[in-house]
Amino acid sequence: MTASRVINGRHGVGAETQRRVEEAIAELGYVPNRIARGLSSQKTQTIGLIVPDVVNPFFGPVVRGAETAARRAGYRVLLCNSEGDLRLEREYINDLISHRVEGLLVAPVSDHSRHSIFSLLRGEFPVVLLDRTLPETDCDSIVCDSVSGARRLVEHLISLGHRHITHLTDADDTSTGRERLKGYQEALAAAGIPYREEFVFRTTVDQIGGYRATQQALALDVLPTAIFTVNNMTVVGAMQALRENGLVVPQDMGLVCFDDVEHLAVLSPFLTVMSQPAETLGSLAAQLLFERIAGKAGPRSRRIVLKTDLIVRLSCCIKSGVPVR
Amino acid sequence: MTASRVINGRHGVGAETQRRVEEAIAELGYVPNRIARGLSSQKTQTIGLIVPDVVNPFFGPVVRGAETAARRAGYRVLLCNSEGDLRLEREYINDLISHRVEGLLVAPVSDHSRHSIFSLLRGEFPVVLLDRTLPETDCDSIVCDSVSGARRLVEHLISLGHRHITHLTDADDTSTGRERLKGYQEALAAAGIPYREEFVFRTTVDQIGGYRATQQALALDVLPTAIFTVNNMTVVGAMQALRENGLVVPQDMGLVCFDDVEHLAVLSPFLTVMSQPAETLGSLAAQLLFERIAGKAGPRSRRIVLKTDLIVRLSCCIKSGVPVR
DNA sequence: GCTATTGGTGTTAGCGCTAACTATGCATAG
DNA sequence: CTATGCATAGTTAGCGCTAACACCAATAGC
Repeated sequence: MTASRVINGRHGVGAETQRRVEEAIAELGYVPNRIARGLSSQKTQTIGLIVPDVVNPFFGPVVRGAETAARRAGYRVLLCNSEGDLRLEREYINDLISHRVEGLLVAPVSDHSRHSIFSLLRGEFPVVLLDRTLPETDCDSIVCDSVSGARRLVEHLISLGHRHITHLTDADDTSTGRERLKGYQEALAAAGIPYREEFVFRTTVDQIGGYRATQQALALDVLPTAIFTVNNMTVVGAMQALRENGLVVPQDMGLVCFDDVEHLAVLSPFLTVMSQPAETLGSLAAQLLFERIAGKAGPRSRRIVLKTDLIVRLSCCIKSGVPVR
Repeated sequence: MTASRVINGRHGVGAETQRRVEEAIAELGYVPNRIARGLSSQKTQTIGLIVPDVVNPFFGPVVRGAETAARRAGYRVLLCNSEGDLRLEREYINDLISHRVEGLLVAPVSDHSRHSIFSLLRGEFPVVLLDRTLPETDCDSIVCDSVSGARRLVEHLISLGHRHITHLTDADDTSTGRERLKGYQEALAAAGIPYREEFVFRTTVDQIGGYRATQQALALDVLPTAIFTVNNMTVVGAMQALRENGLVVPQDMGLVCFDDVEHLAVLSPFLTVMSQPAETLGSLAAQLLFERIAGKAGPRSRRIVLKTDLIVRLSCCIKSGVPVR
């Protein structure tokens, strides 16, 4: 017990005793066992972080932000890649609960994730949602302003003369997808351009999805003059498809998307994007979570919406102010 | 105890009893406590993974590969970003030991990391080194063939007519840096080009380091015709510096580096690189570690060297076969 | 001189689980 | 009819720690 007091820096230990304990620690190479401490104190100093994919240039910085904030708060992070798979996500959640993480940071796969999250919230388990919110789910969350971001991106395209703008987005089961579609529609409406359902392509928001949706878009009779993809993975597939069809950006097709990519931004700054403060998002999410874990959060759920940043580069200029086709 | 048997799927439980236990589990919403199991069985089903930075396009895939392999083996991953900081790395190692991870995957900061690793190995603690090896350290490791990779990259430059090739690398305290320098020297020697110390710039292998070193290189009287940077972060800084000096790649300066970047590769395929199988590296590292944890590894340390892949794109062509300057 | 008070130290119990053992009932063998 | 084996169920102890309390000497207060 006295040793425990020394290790945890509690007072109530004589100077001489403390010295002797420290000596013994050094001599034996003793390392405290956090597992045992966790069992005893019911505090594991560990949180879980579930993202679709660390390699995604949006989630990478989110993870870094969260991990750094966690370290500063004395916490460790169990990282899980859900791969956008609901089953895997649920498995991870159960597993992390079993590991007795003190809280969970989740970038949910889709609206359906709420079935996995719901049972946690009933038990008042600390959870913060990242990037996407969940319908009918009363839970702390932190997201970027997708409606405004999408609107400004499309407004930008319209201001350059684009009127036929294709939007690649997901299956209407994520808050980000819905909000970005809404922003797209708002921008069109404000410019008096009729919204056309057949210009919106539903796909998985990854590279292959972007590729397929773009192929479909290019197979239509009327071609768009620009494509707005819902995120940074879809845009990669879109670019592939465009290139295969011999279309050059921006001469033949404008291209914009959500999320900036650091390497691309410096090495080849041509893609116009709506940049999201990913690292801030991760670090603020962690802070919200720690407040909740510490019980300093109050019963009401908090919702933070971060601003996005339009970065105009070269991927959507239209020469002579008129669409190419 | 009977409940424990049911939960762990051990035999020796009657069908009726099993049913009753399962019923109770469902009714109570019981979730087994892995912390307690870990304390009792001395197995936490957790490994630690320390990388300099998840956001780095090389380490991102490494993390994903390791995490996926870990999940398949029933393990969870505690992720730590050492930020290339020895102090932080050591802190993380101690902390992970304290968390009783069963093994450690480490991409060491530098040769000095061995002081932190050494004490683990004395205790036969399962460790696998990633990406970089450590001198005088007998430990499982998995790296890419840096010597050959660098040699082929420089050979490629030479074959295009480059003879003044600047190399941006680190402070000679990492195995990757030393080996890539060696490859650089080998390629020069094979082509009969004298090695010149003043064409090698030592720097921190990040963006700012690449920037500064390139500025220095461009301040010399004799300009190189090509730059070979040691990794994908340095190349970003190099590109920034080149652009600020009004130099265009590849017209004014060839540019090659280690590591491919997925987004760049598709969206703007111009950078010639030596691609490393990062995800494979992560997943193999995890497999080595699990073999060691399971005691199937034998006393001798294993060393795996993965092949790299030259991807020739457009960043170093020389028109008319003669250096521009 | 006797009881409070204080600071240092030790004891007990329990966190939730599992290894190892014991106990029980029942079938089969000798 | 006992001995033996076997499947099932339960008991005990302990993993390494900490909360809570008990203990003891030294000092303070009246």
